[in-house]
Amino acid sequence: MAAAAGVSLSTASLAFSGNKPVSEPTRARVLAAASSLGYSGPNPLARNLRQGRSGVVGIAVGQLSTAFRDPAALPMLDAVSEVLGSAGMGLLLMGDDEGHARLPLDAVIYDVCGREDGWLPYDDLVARDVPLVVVEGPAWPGTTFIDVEHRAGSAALAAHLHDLGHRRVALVTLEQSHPQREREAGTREVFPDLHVVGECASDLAAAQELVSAFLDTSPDVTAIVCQSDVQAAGVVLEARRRGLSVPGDLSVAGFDGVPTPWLDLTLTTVVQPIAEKGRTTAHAVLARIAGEHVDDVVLPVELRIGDSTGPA
Amino acid sequence: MAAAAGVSLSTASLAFSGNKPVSEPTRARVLAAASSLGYSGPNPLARNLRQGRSGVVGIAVGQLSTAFRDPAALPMLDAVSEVLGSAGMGLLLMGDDEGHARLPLDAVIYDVCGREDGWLPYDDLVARDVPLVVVEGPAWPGTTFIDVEHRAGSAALAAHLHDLGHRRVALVTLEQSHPQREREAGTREVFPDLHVVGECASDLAAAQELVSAFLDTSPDVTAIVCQSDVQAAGVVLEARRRGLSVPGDLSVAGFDGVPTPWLDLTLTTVVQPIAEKGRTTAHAVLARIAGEHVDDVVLPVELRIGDSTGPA
DNA sequence: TTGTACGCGTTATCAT
DNA sequence: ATGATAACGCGTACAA
Repeated sequence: MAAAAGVSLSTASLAFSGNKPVSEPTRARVLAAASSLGYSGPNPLARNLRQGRSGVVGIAVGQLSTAFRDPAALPMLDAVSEVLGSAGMGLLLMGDDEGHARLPLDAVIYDVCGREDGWLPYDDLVARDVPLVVVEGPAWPGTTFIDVEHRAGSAALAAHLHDLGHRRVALVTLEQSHPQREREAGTREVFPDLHVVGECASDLAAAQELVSAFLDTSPDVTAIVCQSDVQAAGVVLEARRRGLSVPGDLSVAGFDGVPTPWLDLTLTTVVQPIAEKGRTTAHAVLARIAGEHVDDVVLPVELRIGDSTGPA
Repeated sequence: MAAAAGVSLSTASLAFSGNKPVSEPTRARVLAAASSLGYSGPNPLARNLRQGRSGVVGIAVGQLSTAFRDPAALPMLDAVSEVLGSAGMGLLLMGDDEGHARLPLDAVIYDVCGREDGWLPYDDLVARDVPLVVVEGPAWPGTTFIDVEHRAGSAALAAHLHDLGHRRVALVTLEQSHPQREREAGTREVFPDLHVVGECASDLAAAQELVSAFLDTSPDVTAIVCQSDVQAAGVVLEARRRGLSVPGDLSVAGFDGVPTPWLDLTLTTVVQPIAEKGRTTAHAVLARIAGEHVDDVVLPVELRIGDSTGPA
């Protein structure tokens, strides 16, 4: 290493890291020797071994292509990445395939966000004492939870519809998952005998297709609640395509509070603090890595009444 | 370590890795001792140092939120992730912030894909001899290139419009970048005095807004070429909103060949092999990590004539 | 087939 | 302010 070249040995370490004061002349000699020998700073691998940390945090998001298709997922990832990045940590994408068990991860974020449960190699991570932060996921012991008021938000939205006089209400659900179940439970607090249209991805075309079949057969509802804004946008478009006016003939509501550029109206929805969810998650990760205890968090939501719902 | 606990010492290493034959009884003892001591396999950090590899590949994509908003970016990421994942490597997201210089990356993918050039800490990576694979980027020495026939594809599309009789053609461009420049150059091969409408992101609303201002003032064109399908979709929607029929009054073309669920017509576009681009990139990365030489690649595109273009 | 010993390149501790 | 030394945990060449 550069030590032999310059003069001293582990003073070089200090010259680079700056953890202890080093006199200016020696520092200069070290850097000069380093560059002449083509040495580009401490080897990250060795540093990692020594410090017991890799500087990499995994984020499990299921199938990548579908996970990021949802506009609610991106700002979350963005916020996580920003906070982690400014702490010098990298973010590693974990698909639902394997092999990641052998990667040195300082922590793992398990972001279900509307996707299936249970595909994560949870036991491996626990065995290796990797801190686990679960976002909107099922309850596992030893992990930190970041959740959102899915149930209360959905209930508030349902109450709004009830206030408008709606009684025959249908629900378009997401795939089975923790947030899906919570949101449905919230809606059922107000409308116990809800008609469930069916389940589909948070995808415009999928929602249109699903609701199209529904409207063909039993249009006997005055409102359709969706578990995501993208689904709601699809429902609005499909309703209009059939000549139904929204909210005149049909009220439509969503969940998330993301932009819906396909619509010229403001969706009635439950706005969740997506960026804050990401920041909170990242800070929880950093705290867990630092060995601190972190309390679970439930983030508040806000009912936004737009133009897509009206009197029954 | 588990060695002391069981009976043997570093035979344990072989028991886990299986690089050399180990007798069944000893292997059993090793595994038993390991689990009773709560030992969960070799420490990835130590293994990495020993092997000189981290198993992590970085992918630089600029601002995360905007990078993945483009539907052409996801399948690429997906393919890269799949190939790398099945080789046991992880994919680390590199935003445009810093700090990643201290992470142990075995290689870096520089995926500009329609974004600004020049923000990558290129020198650092070269200094550390990190293999660099540049996708659709500017030419740097010592890196491997994966490119697409932007220019030829754009020229072919322009020729198609010319054949249809179009002479007054406008262009909606992406942000300054390598593919943007190449695509424009291809279009200009056929229409040297192209009217450039302006530059905008690959975003539905942005394209609508941009072209709306254009149609207000100078609707003296018979065709609008866009540098992405999403832009083209926005242009079609905006044209129709103004009562123009597509392709009756205005022909519109895109680039990419991605799904456009907002439209009920098939866009005339240049289809690029996105998934193959990802797989090719990943294989190039693996080869470079293995120390092999990798030739640059230019992937072919295909002109798809849809319903959005017609006679002038 | 199994055990021994060394080195990967750092950083932290301790002494100078 | 600087230098020596140990240890992080593994892989592997070599010896038994």
